[in-house]
Amino acid sequence: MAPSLSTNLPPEQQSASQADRFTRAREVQAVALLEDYVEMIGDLIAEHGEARVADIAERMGVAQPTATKAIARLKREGLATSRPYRGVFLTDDGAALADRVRARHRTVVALLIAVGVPETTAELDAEGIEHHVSEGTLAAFEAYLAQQNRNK
Amino acid sequence: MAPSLSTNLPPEQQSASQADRFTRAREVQAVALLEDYVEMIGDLIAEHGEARVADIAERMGVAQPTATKAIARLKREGLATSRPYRGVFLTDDGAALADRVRARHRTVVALLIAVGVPETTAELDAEGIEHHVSEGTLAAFEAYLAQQNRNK
DNA sequence: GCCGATTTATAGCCATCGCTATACTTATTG
DNA sequence: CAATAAGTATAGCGATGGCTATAAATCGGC
Repeated sequence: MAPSLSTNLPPEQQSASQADRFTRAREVQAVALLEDYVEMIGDLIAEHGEARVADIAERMGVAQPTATKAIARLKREGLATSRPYRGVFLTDDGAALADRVRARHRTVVALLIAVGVPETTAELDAEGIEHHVSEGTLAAFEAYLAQQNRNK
Repeated sequence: MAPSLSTNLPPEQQSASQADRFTRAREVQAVALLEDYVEMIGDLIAEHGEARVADIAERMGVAQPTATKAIARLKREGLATSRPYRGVFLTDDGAALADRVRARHRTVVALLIAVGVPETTAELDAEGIEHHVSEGTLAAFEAYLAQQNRNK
């Protein structure tokens, strides 16, 4: 079913809801970066006991000042703390977000694999997809995976 | 499997591939907007015989100058043509891209529904997800859907 | 054919997210 | 306990993608 060619809604209403979808996708994008950084900082702390700016930058594939700027934003949003020339740490909110993001990432990868996507591709695509997976879709994914586990 | 806690690769290589995933997600994001505009312009032309800036802006949920700026970028990229105060049209490249994007969108929505996502949610989430679905994942989705059709 | 309404373009602003270059701390080592 | 190395912060730039306000062009009705 094509998005806007085959409904019987009045045009204004069609457009409004389509615009809403784009608006939501834009909003999602704005938090995606925060989610990625928070998850990665959580990973680094779990692995090394601390998260250094240089490590964060390397893993994110950005230059170091770009990471520094992102960390400033995390601090502004109350997700992380840091003192100059010291490591970065997560607040309770940040750690909780990291956990949610990590779990969602795993679920998305598992679902992609479950429907036949090769593992490498699944990992690659999941990085972008996960941020757009709403609560409802995530719940459906989990239900699907649980069902499939039962059947095998 | 957590992304960076449970492999036996040397750390540098782990980081490199994780960085690559983020880099790719960033690149995808850069073309996502173009894809959305091109698909929408295609829809409008199919419906009304032409795509007006005002209609494009309304459907994208942005102000009219924002749409004008995006159209300028489409023209720069060789995807669309327009003359001042006239409608917007797609080049052959633009039309081909619109077709691919539309088909991918349908497939993503269908797959989400097939794994149990409610239709409304599927439409909403697909708008963001679709751009991150690679050729390989798309092929897997199509195979899965074909398989499921056979079994019912 | 002109005049008001509609549509489109332009100007100029803001925030975000990249980057390089450089300054400043901290750590290390002779 | 310097001097150098390494790590982090700051400054400043460019592109992108939003916005509002305003100018310019086109369209419709009289």
